[in-house]
Amino acid sequence: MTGAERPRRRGPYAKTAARREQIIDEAYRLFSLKGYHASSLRDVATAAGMSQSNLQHHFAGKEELLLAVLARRDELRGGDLPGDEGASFERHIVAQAKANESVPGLIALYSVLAAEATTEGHPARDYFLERYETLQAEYTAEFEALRRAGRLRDGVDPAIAATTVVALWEGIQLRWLYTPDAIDASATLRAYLELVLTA
Amino acid sequence: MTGAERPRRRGPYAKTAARREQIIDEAYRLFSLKGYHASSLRDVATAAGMSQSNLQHHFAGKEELLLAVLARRDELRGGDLPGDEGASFERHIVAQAKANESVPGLIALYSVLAAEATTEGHPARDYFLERYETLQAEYTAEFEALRRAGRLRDGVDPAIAATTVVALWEGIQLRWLYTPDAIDASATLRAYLELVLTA
DNA sequence: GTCTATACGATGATAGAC
DNA sequence: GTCTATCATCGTATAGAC
Repeated sequence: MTGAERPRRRGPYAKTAARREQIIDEAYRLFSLKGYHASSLRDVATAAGMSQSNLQHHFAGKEELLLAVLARRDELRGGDLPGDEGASFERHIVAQAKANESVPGLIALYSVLAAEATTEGHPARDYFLERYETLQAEYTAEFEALRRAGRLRDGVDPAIAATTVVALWEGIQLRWLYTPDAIDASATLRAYLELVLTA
Repeated sequence: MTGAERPRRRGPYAKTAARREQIIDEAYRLFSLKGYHASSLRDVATAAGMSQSNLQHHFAGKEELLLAVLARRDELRGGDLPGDEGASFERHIVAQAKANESVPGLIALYSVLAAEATTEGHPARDYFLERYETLQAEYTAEFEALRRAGRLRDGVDPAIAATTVVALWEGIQLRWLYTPDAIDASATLRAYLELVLTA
């Protein structure tokens, strides 16, 4: 019970954390490549160089692994657009949509999960509920700021515009997954923003 | 080989057809309620009052059953809006979106499948590819007609408007599945149409 | 043609030894 | 922390009764 007997916190914990990161890396890669349902825990475990049971020692179930992958996705997404702090709202959105085209597997994963998770009791349901709430609040604030700047077209409701941008974005990405050559996601988003904003 | 020896076509075939309809009914109900992946063939078979093996005598695999359910969906959808032949394009879309709110399970099924089917080799992929192509052509033609009538706002591309309506529609339905009380799907669609159309 | 019974490989999950 | 062993359930396939 003395302090000397207590293991150093950076020891085993660091290894466990590293092991978790390693698993998430492989799960992220496989989920993005083949999809969530098509990837088995044994596949992920083998890719990470361990047994399936050992993987489940770090992640209680496939659901928990899925949530970890989604969290990883958000981290990576934040780094997609370095140095656009001063960029305008519409430029930010269009640029982000453009950047998404470089990770189709990730978009596919996100789209499928967003639809799957509508089911009551789905492990990722809370994730998407929170995400939509955050996006709705952020975008509504942006459109309200634009209205104060006199750049929002008369008669346009900021909240409805925010809902429209989010819904249109997800819908257009789905279309893009089917026919990437026939759909220009960022251009379609830009067209809506140009319709709703002035000068 | 004579005509007299040939069995009456309405006999066994009629029973088979009825059996198929019965299976589709239950599959439709379960898929809408719990989703495609979460519903097993054994569940569907039990609900239809038969063994799983017998179900597979009528439908070679789960994929074939899925396509039959999708076809059933289109039949039901056609009857959702009786007598709107003379309705305008925007009224038709808004009314259809409104009608969809009465069948949430159906919307959930459609949304999940639309995302799932982006995967290469998914049984429903061709269904959605065809559907999107048809909708894109129909809506583009509608917007072009509106432009000829002088009702399309200057600078709006009919094809992009068509893509936007389809994408926005699917995206807004997804949002509606999460928070039905917070999202007014038909009002959001109407807002876009009012933005892009005049008088 | 219609149906039941049975078995196969793969999956997500769990228990317990070391 | 890592493993082997085991389990119920999944989609699928086949054999055979009526």
